[in-house]
Amino acid sequence: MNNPAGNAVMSQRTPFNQPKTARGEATKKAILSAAERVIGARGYNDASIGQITSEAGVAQGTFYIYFKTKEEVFSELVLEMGRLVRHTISEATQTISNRLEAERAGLAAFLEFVQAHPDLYRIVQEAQFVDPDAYREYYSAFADGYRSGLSEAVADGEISEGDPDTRAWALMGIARALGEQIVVFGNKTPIPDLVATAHDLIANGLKP
Amino acid sequence: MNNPAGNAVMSQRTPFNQPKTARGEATKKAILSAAERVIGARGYNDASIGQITSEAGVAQGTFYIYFKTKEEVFSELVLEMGRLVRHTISEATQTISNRLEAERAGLAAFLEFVQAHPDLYRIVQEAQFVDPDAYREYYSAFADGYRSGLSEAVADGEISEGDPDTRAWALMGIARALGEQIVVFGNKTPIPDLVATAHDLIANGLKP
DNA sequence: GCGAAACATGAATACTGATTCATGTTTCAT
DNA sequence: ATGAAACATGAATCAGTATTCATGTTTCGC
Repeated sequence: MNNPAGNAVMSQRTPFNQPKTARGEATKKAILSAAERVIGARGYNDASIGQITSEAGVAQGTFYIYFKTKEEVFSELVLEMGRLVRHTISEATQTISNRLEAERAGLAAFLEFVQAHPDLYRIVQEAQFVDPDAYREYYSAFADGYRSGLSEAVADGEISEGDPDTRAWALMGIARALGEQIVVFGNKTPIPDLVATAHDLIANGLKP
Repeated sequence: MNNPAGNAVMSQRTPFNQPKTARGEATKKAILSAAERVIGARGYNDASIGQITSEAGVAQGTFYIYFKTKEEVFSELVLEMGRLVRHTISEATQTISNRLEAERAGLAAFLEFVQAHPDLYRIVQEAQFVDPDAYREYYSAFADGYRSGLSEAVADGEISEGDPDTRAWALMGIARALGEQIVVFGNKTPIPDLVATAHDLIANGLKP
């Protein structure tokens, strides 16, 4: 009943070959990081294992010491993005008690994160097609947090009534669309401006 | 200086082999429709030409009479989706003068369309990775219409001030997120409920 | 410092699936 | 009615690339 590898027990997808030495650890990190860049730049299908390993500075066979398949490295990147984004947002949000202010801060933190990690952003979007389960997990974890926050805020009378699920999806949709502007369309509007306009819409709607 | 094939001159992507007989027309339609189903269901990469032609009831080689490459059929499907969606929304919106009401009607029409055409919806999303140019075109055409509508409404004092570009992206993000709930996550919330909640958020924001 | 486990190599394998092509069949303007 | 263009066929080609494997090299607990 123990847990030798020290993995999170909740994770279904246990990496099949955790490195056991410092060297292995470093190599796996190098491959993951190379995969992030190569897949982020060329997309999953056009990214080859050869490109990834060459970018990582290791031989092609080395890849399969750490990942069972090409899809597995992708899936790990999606998980990583999930962890990082949730951490970033909860960090940026923690000290703020006002819900609408927290909403604004979370949006700003999210957009800054995706601007700093465009490759990860693209990978999560592509997960929809490459690894739907990973995508669902990423998206659900996110939505759950959002929804419960909104529910509390409604209970506290901080915001108006409204189905928290639908609202959570809508707010995530706004964040995603603005992230796409930055990462995919190369939009240069400063993040604070995007946040200001979007947050005004979120807080007050379009009514004159 | 004439335009023999009668194509729209503005279209960059002229189909290289327009069918010239009724039979050809029917065959091309069959292949397009089969491609929509097969690619929509399995994704671009897992969909093979063989599956598409077999679903269409024609031989494999026939595919290449009408499409130069696998990517070309995909690209045509994205264009088709763009035409259909814009038509559907403008149809649903035309008679409504009140901007916020038009917004609601457009959202409802969009969601009903994607519910009726889940394969096309998925294909447009995947275009982001398979054919970025087609995706950009789809998205831009959409955003342009949105933006100019919002600008007018601001000028008429129908809605509050706010950057029309950012607002257009945000509103499109909401629509996309709700469409994803329906098509990708199989969410059963009735469309009118989704529309009601989302439209209330759009019109009034979250403020209590 | 030893040796077993871990790690690394890169050439060989194995397979998939897009595209081509040589050969028929059908359509339709004349 | 006819023949040239259009359409259809499906087996063969051909390239790319994920994965395996037999063979070294390095690490690290003892």
